[in-house]
Amino acid sequence: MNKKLTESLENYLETIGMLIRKNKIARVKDISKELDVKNSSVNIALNVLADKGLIIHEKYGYVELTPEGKQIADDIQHKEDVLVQFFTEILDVDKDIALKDACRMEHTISDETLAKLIFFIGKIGKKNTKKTNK
Amino acid sequence: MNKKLTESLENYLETIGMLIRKNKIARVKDISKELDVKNSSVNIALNVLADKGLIIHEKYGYVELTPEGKQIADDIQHKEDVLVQFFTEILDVDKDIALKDACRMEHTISDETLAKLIFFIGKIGKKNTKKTNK
DNA sequence: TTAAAATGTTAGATTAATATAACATTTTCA
DNA sequence: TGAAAATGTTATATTAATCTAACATTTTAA
Repeated sequence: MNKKLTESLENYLETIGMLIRKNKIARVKDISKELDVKNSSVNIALNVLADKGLIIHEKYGYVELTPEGKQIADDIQHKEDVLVQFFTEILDVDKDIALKDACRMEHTISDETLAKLIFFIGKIGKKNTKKTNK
Repeated sequence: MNKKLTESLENYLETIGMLIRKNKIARVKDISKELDVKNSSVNIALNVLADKGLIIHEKYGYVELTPEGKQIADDIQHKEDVLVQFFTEILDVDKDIALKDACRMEHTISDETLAKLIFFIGKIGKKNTKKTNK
């Protein structure tokens, strides 16, 4: 159905994916802790995501990703990873600042720019490893 | 007073700055056209910006930037310019996509990362001009 | 095994950003 | 110069994202 997600909903999906990867399960409490919002806010977001067919959430149960939801979560996580790598390894930005920036920019970078950035990291990366910087 | 602006308010400020640079004046109509919103939305935003002391707007008159407002507008414009330059000159992203991406990311990139990016462009830029690519 | 603690849900309020529609002012030009 | 067009403003509504507070369910442990 409706494809375009808000930044907030993308963050919920990404967080659910991360929690499942880390803990095998995702609970409302874990999500609210991770995103620093209240359980009630999480519930509302989960209802929207469930309506869109991106998660499955039975009352008082764990939260699961549908295949489509997992696809989106993985996609956003990938963008974040690429951005963090660029910021830390190539620009030499501090890890925590890099992560903070990436967590916001991951929602706005286009697929085209991401692809070019990945290509660029590949090119530059080789040079850097040769130099054995550090 | 209150310093942190929303992305929307930053866009209004930046647009006002751009219009003044281009046309000497900024009118409600120009702002709404540029941002693709209605005049009524612009008016509401202008009231908020005026409350924060970032613009001056007399009824039915032109919109002006206070020194503080101009400072912020210039700062955001600078971030956009740096991002566009990086995307187009170094990543080789199409101009219109670069601009679209930069217009969103300019609100989230930190000062630290921006500084490192500017430094990196300076380093890389020299190499690229030597190579006379194209 | 049940009472307390932890967790989850729902109802109602708030804030920000937008829109439409009605109305006000200013500008243009016949 | 005054009527029409353009532009600006205000009132009211909607949507998204959050909150607090009250209530419901599940889990834990004495």
